[in-house]
Amino acid sequence: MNKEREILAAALKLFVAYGFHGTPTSKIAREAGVANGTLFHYFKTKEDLIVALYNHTKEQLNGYLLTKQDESDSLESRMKSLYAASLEWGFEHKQEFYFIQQFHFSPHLAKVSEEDKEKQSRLHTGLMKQAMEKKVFKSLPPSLIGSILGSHVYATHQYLDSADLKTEDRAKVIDETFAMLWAMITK
Amino acid sequence: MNKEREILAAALKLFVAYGFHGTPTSKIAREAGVANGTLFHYFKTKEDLIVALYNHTKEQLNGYLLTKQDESDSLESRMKSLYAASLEWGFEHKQEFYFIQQFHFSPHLAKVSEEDKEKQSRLHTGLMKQAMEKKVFKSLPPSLIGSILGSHVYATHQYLDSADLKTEDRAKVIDETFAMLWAMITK
DNA sequence: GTCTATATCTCGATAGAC
DNA sequence: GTCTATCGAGATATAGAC
Repeated sequence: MNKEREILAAALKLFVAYGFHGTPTSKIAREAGVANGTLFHYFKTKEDLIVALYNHTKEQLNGYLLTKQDESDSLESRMKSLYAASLEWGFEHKQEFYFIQQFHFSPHLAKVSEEDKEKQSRLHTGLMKQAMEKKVFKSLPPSLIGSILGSHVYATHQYLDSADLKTEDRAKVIDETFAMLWAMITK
Repeated sequence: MNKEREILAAALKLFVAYGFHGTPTSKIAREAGVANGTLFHYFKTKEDLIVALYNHTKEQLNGYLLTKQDESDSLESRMKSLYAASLEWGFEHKQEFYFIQQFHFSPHLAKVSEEDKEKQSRLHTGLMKQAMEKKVFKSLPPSLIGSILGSHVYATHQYLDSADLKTEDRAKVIDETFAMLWAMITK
């Protein structure tokens, strides 16, 4: 693995365990097996590293979600596969998923460029727009529906993370919670 | 007026704006109008201050929620008033509400004592237990239902925070989202 | 309890050899 | 690109007068 990747991987591990404040760049470098100066060769500042790790992680997640999308499916099917794939990815990448949330409730969020934000939400907003056009949702503000969708994913992830289920039971929980969610927000 | 309160208020403001990492104790002291040493008289370490601020904030929230509870109400009414009161408080105390979430996704959470955690969740767990006994919820794991309830509050708060509604429209959103939530989780 | 002054230390970041 | 060595800043925390 190249050094940049090693640094990102080490940063993820340590940020999740000790927080941004609790992880000095020196420890990240050591964990990554690189020299202190090397870290600053790849990332000009610590904040740059934090934001880059966020963008990198979101890219990984979105890449996975894209592979699970089938344009020929119905809107409901595509929404469900987005929901299910998010939870599967989150279950297989617990640290990454936790990090995204940690980052989201931090002032570093403001440092993500509009361009990156747009890239990261394109998939979701695209489906949302179609759903609004087809008027499948209850007449509520789109941003409220978006919020509810997103937090339902987090809630289910939180449960899946704490309960230690077999693969098939996990799939069942994902199915059921999506059905509940869908019934709640559609007409 | 008292210095301890001033320090907590200043810490809240700065933590929300700049994060734990981005706020030195020196700035907190200055913002509070007290000397640097005074801060360490009340809080042995910076971490102590962070945890104390969390416990203090949760106490404020729970105190408010308690005043809105009426033991003679039906279970659904009490759940609804808990839901509505949480959102009203969150709307009137945006920084405090944001801080609770920020803290929740930080390693400092581990430093909250079991005793304090129990105190802070007593009201919610009490209602949950009654609901389970009366079998009003769908047959799902209680921790999953609890997660969904909690995150629905955050989702709605997020929307109320971003949209700038009049008081009556806000109440309407709270009513509607609770009705949706209740329909989703009950039999 | 509150202040001033300061000790101690660690961190983020740089310089420069290879 | 990667390393070693190190600097300067600024952080937490303490000491001691009042």
